[in-house]
Amino acid sequence: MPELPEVETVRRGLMAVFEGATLIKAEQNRADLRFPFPKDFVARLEGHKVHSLGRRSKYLLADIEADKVLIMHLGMSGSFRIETEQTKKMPGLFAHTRSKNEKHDHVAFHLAPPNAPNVKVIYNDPRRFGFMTLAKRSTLETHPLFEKLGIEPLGNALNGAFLSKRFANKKTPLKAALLDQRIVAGLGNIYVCEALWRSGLDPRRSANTISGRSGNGTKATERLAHDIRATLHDAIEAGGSSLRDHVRADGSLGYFQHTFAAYDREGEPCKRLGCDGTIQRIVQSNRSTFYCPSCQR
DNA sequence: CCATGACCCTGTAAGC
DNA sequence: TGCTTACAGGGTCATG
Repeated sequence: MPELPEVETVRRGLMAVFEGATLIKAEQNRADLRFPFPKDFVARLEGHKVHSLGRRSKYLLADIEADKVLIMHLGMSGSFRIETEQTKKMPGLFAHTRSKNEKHDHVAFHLAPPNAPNVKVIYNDPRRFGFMTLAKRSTLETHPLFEKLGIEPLGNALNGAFLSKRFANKKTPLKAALLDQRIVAGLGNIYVCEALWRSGLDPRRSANTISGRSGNGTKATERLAHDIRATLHDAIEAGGSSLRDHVRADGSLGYFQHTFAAYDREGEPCKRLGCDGTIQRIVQSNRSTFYCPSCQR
């Protein structure tokens, strides 16, 4: 589930408890998630201070003293929740959900923030497509996970010229090209659908065909670059506001409600002003694509 | 290089 | 109320 906006929302929610805190204890409840945990995972974390909590694409990166970085990926179903004395004692509104899910609590970090009571941060992941590992901070860019990763979609590197260049000669459909993490890193199935809808582009169209002008006269790649950024920004804002300080009443962090224009709206009317089309669902690269055949061309 | 499908794993919703 | 099937927002790998 979590794409870049969700991961960014989780990062903001965890920042306050991670940054400057000492990792006094870590618990690891199984040997592996998607991948095995590194050797001595817990021991290599305990007793160390966390400098900062960052993000690259859909990866959360905790900078830890002594040139270490804790890499965390949420996969499809990963989420965090924060337990304090308060949330622990909170009566049963979420008790049912919680007990049901507790068997998927795989990791817990006990953190001592500089000027606040200790907290416990719990990682829960039913499908276990997420993972955690440790790396050297100073050589992170050459780490196998990051070596081939494309640009951040929220930075200045994403613009029309970049897309024009990377999409030239690409006959692959726009949908697949935008899902390719080696070009732009952090987009997933939902936000690719949403960005293409905003730009009025048909997801089936070959990537190399959008170097021309779009309807309003701007270059189509420029419009797409702009719409990708706008889509992500809006989703991050929605995440922030819907979580109230990014933490729900029960301490959970992860998914948030968001209204989509195309994604998961098969058979429903297109939301574009003046368009009377109906959202269709097709399958591309073995995944659902939602789009409006009448205004996405 | 590209496209496709299988796979990793569990939970949920829909259909019978 | 089962039971079965399809599908889910992540990514990787083998194959044609």
